[in-house]
Amino acid sequence: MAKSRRVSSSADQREGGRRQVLETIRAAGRIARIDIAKAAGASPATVTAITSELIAAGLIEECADPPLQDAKRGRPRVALKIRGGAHLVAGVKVSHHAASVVITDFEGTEITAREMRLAENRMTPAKLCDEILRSLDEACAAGGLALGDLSGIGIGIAGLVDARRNFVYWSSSLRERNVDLGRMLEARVHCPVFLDNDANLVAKAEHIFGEGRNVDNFIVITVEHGVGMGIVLDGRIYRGVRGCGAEFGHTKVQLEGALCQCGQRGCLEAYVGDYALLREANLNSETDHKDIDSLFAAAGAGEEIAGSILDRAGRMFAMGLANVVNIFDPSLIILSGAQLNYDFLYSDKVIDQMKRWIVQVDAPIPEVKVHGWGDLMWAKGATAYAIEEVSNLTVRELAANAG
Amino acid sequence: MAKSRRVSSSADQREGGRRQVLETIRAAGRIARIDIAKAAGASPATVTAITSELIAAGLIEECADPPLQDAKRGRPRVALKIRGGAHLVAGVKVSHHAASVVITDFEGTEITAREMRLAENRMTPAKLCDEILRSLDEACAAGGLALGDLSGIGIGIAGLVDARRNFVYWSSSLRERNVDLGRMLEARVHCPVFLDNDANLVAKAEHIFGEGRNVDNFIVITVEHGVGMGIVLDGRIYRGVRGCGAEFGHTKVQLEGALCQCGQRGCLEAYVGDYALLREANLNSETDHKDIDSLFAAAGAGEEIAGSILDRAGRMFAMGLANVVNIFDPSLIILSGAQLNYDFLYSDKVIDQMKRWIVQVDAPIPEVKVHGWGDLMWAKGATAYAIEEVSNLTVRELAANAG
DNA sequence: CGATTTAATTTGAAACTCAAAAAAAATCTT
DNA sequence: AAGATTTTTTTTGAGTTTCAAATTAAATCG
Repeated sequence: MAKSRRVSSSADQREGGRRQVLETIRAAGRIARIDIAKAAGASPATVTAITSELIAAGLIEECADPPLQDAKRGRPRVALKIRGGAHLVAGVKVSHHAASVVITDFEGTEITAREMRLAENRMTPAKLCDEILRSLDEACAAGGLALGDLSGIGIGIAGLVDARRNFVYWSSSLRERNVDLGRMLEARVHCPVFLDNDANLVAKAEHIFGEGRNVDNFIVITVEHGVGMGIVLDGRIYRGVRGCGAEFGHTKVQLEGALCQCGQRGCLEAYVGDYALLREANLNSETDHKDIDSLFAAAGAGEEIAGSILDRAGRMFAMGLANVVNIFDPSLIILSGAQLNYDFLYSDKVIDQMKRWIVQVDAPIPEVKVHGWGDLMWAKGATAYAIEEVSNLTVRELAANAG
Repeated sequence: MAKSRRVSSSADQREGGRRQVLETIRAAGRIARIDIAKAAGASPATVTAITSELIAAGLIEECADPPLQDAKRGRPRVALKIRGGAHLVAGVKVSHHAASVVITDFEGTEITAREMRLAENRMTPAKLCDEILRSLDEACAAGGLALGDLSGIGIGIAGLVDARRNFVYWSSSLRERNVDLGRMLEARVHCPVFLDNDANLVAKAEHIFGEGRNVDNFIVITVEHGVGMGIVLDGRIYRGVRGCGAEFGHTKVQLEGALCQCGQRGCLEAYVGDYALLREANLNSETDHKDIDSLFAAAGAGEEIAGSILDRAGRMFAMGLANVVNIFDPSLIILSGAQLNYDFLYSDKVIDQMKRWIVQVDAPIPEVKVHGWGDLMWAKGATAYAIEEVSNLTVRELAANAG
């Protein structure tokens, strides 16, 4: 039988309303009650009731300070916003070389940030836990906080993650498969831990802080060492039934094509990821390229082999993008990640190819935005995830205690 | 600002509950009130209230006849089901050669079915309207009905359709682009018309009558003349923002590959659709294959060229399937369509290739089911769509009149 | 035939939402 | 500067809706 939401639950019929109001406020940043009512389609009376509850609970607050630019006359609107002090959360991004940590308040304002180099690329689960905790401790210390001050910790890790179970099927940072990393961490901290695939966290960050703010259907594509995708449908991250969907980097773009780090052939990542580009460049030219910078510069200087490699990467990427558009027909695609500091993946040529390869319809094609955030974006995404989940927990608690 | 659902609307706060109960009953076929309560997470009292409303409105009815196999003791459950007589709907599938019509009652029980050959493949919009109406008239006549007896008409057509607007961007059955076919038809009948891409309708049929019953996240892939996809997420068809997502057949599986009927190169369809297979076979062998039957037979007889063509089709299809799994991580994939009477698209070999090409995770891989329905399935899908939409309209009406 | 069991309905209370009225807080007008 | 006007927010009271608990209904068990 298909599982379905309750018509309403006994302890609370207002949980949905509370969540909706909170989400509206977060999306808007600062917003008056009357506008919440409009946005959420509720009556002003109901909004007054719900907001005064949320204020009493300390989740939101009035902020008169910069009065809402409204002019005209009548009673002025009073802006509401998330109360930053409501909770502190941490976001951690585990990458090959380092663990980045950001600690923010509940509004997403950064308190402190910290990057810690990792000794090894791949670790045992226990070692990775140690490293994560150490980086958290350091970040807290740097911000004059204790670990116990945190209300939630979001963690992003590359690989196959079932966020619903806080479970890692596989990660390039771990020596073992099938690690219950969430449980291991929660045993050692006193707040909930939220684990997810790193690309999903970027999508969350874009939705809450970035280009996807106020957009409810968009796709984020990240290009770094590997290629990832985050899918936002109806404002929520799409994860698939096993939690391992959105593996855009491992969709095949060539039958029996180039070898991927995953062991399979023809994955998009094997044509676009940085390791793949360097591998091919160093196989085919005398120059020894240490990094993408070098390869990109060579191509810019007219070196044929380098140019050809980046050109093919661009074409493969355009093909992958076109496939995403053909399947999802999103309103927006956000390209994100360090690789996107180089334009070979989003040059006009690539975008034109993409346009040529999508289904032709007399309606505007999806907007493509490039958002080349730095490394901390990933950790920021983890805080966004933590903020959202802690909000949900708090609202649910509020509901339970309301009776 | 992101649009969001109302907390509740003034005229009716029960619309959601009504719809949910109705959906639960339809999904179950026959179900007792107490089980509805469990499934929907509502109290028995609420279910009693809602069901008695629906019974009064004539949408559902008690059916004592085959008592629910329950045994034990206590007061026996009484089964509820959709009242077939509540409404009549028609479903039309427009294909290249023919228009198929099915008329069913509100339970989906077939009243009459009819297939009418079309004189031309591609028509002007006016001509297509004429043909659709003629086929509807004939089907009604065959069932002893009048067009006016219908409460809704679902229509499936190959091509790019925005179902939300009943609008056809492009269809291989139409000589013009951008046709407001829904409006044209509604001007000539006295009930609502619901237009959709044909693959979406197959998905709807699978969800309501077929293998997708009681599954809320699955993908349907249709292979016929072209290749289509229907995406069901959380029990609803996913359509994208412009209504032209899920164009699986036109995702690219080869850079600058085979020429597709859409004018682009490398589309999956250009390797798997029947026209593509025949085109290649007839270019490369002396035998003149008139249809897939002939090609399939030749391959079976060991003819090398035929075998090679089908083999490549199978590999390309496996790659496409693997990509779908990697992106959606669905619980179920249903392969549907006339092409699937031949096993070269779902032989063990193809499925094995697919398994090899999906991301490797220690969790069960999606189930793949083959459902080689006949031509009428498509029309049946159109009735399913009509039933669902008419249900929604009726529930909404009920809500409006309840005040 | 009463006891027991399970399903469905009724009842009464609590919660929720909303429209309308009232209050609050500003500007505009004279 | 006082009153009119405008707009936002809160309060009030009525109408729905949901649910737990009690009741009724309809079967089997012993």
